[in-house]
Amino acid sequence: MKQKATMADVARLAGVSPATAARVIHNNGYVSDENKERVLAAVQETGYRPNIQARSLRNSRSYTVGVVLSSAVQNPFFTNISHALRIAANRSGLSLLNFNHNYDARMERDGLQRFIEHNVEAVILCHALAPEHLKPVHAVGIPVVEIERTRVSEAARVKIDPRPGMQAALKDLVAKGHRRIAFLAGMAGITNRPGSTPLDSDHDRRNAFLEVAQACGLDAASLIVSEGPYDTPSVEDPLEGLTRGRALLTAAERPTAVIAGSDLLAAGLLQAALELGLRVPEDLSVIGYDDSIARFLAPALSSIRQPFEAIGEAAIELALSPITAGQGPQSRSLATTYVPRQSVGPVPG
Amino acid sequence: MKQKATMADVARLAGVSPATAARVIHNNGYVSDENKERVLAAVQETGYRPNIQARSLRNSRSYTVGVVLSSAVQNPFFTNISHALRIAANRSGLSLLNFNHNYDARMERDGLQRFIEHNVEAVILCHALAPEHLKPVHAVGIPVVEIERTRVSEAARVKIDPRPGMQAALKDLVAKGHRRIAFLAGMAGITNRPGSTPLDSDHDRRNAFLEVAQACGLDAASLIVSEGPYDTPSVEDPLEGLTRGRALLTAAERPTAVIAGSDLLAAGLLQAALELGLRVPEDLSVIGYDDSIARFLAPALSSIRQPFEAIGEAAIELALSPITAGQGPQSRSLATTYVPRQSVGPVPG
DNA sequence: CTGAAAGCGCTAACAA
DNA sequence: TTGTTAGCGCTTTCAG
Repeated sequence: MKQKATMADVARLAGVSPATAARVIHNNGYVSDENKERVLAAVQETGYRPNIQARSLRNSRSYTVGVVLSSAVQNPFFTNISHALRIAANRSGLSLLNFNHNYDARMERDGLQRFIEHNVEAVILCHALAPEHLKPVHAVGIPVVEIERTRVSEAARVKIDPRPGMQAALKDLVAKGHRRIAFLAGMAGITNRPGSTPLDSDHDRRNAFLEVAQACGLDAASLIVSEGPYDTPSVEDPLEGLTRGRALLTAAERPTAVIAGSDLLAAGLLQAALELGLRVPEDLSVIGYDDSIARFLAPALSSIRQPFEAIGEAAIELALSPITAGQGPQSRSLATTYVPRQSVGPVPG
Repeated sequence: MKQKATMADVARLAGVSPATAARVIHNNGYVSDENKERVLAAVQETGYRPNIQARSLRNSRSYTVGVVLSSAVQNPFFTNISHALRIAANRSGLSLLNFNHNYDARMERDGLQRFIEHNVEAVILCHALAPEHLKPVHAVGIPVVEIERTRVSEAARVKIDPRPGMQAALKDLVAKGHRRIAFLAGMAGITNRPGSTPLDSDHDRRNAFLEVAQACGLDAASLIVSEGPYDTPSVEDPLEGLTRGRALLTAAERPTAVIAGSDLLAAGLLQAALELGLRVPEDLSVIGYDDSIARFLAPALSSIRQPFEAIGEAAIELALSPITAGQGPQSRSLATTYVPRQSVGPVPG
């Protein structure tokens, strides 16, 4: 168990003062070429790595951002968000601290406390369970970035516009002759738990569907909307999309195409279709939303894609951009796209 | 933007010395009831939260563990691992720093460097790309825990025994009359990149299949093994399970049941079956491995389940258990189980 | 029971 | 161009 070399070790070995070593290491200030050499050599020899804690303490920066998601196990969408954030953070030399509240208020509160203790430079979240939990975060001046949802008042926002993707998706369906189209809407949170009111973003998706559909010349009467949560309270439960899919597909006026509010809902819908002997896309066309597990499903699912990479970059950028006084929090808006795969076909019959 | 209160602030407000405040906050040492009250009140009033950086610097502990995975976007298995680790870590008051190397050697090297800088108390990893990248980690005495794979020599291990789950799965198939059974083996890494040699754990799964099958009285000649990677170099590529599934299912002697080396491979196989007009489970029985996305597929996939919760707990426990001198690294072994769902049926015909 | 003081490793202002 | 020094916030002897 060798000890980690400190800057003092490096300085000693190079026969210079710690200050000079620091200057070389940060490559600022004047240092003679000779000393520079010696310090660099000493760094090599000792395998010196800076101690971030010490640096943080001194600079009051932690080089760390906290990320709050609900649960990627319940909804694969969060896997993609998490991945995108990580890549963007890395690029800015930041490390990410994560936790999942998994719809448990205590988890959220405690996790945020932990973030404060770690002096994260910002908190990024996707779906604040209880916005009041962010009060201590605000109190110590940590900026908050909210992705997609709008629950926390004092937060920079990464907004996602469902319309471009929705438009392309509906255009595809209409071109293939579909007229009776359903939207399997989701809402964040779980019905029997707190925090399950439909959020702006969920309404947004639904409204986007209705508005774009009408703009495409579809009759409002031929549009069907099913509402409910995205995921289930327990991993033991049948998928929400299966339960609601059964209802949707056995109704008197069965839609010929369904757009789901998430790939997860679409996955359940595919199960319902299979159970009912409906072939996709021959008997029923299905389009997902998010483009998370779309490519893993059978058939590979056409989906309205979230711009994950751009979301990650925007979130990190907002996290680091100082709150310009009086300016109020910033906001970025990003567009969805449509990724056609194998789950959309011509209208049957 | 209020500033975070420090312990000195608390002490001043309570009219005591920082040392006394510390004693109250850590609830150790003798403090008069009166002073205790006053300090506690001051903590409340200021909303004091300890500064972990400062504490770390002083205690040389970081309360942080680093986790290296490949990519949960490519393989959903890692989502479950990541989730389990997070829960276990939380319980021990640890925070997790994550990164995904995504089969990029530079990412792995740089990420581990970052972990060293953060003074993580341990590094947990699932699939070391280049074991030599861990040398600096060893050099500074950070313990390493390896989950499932065995690539790093000096590491504590969480081993997973595929046999119990495999046994139950094969028993189910045999009871339903299956005799010609294939195993769609995976190997970590990607064929056209470094680090793609089949690993012990992958061999382990395949060998478990062969051994258990023969113990079940199956004729070796009726067993088929297909080998290849788990995932594809790019998210654009068709799933590996689809490509290999096509070959497997169009061969002269088509198996009546397939066990896949991962749910991801099984997902591709379901796509192949659909494409070829084979119904699951009527024409073909399919069993996955991991139990990651199994419940999202259509039909819901029977799967050999990894004991995720136990893996998370064991990994964190090993991460924190000091390396008993001379003892060599510890190891824990955990058993898989079998989760039957809807993708297994009686042998056709 | 309480306080003073040193120091973890690093940085930046200031002096030389 | 280089070194000295003080101090970030916390903990922990050691005196009192």
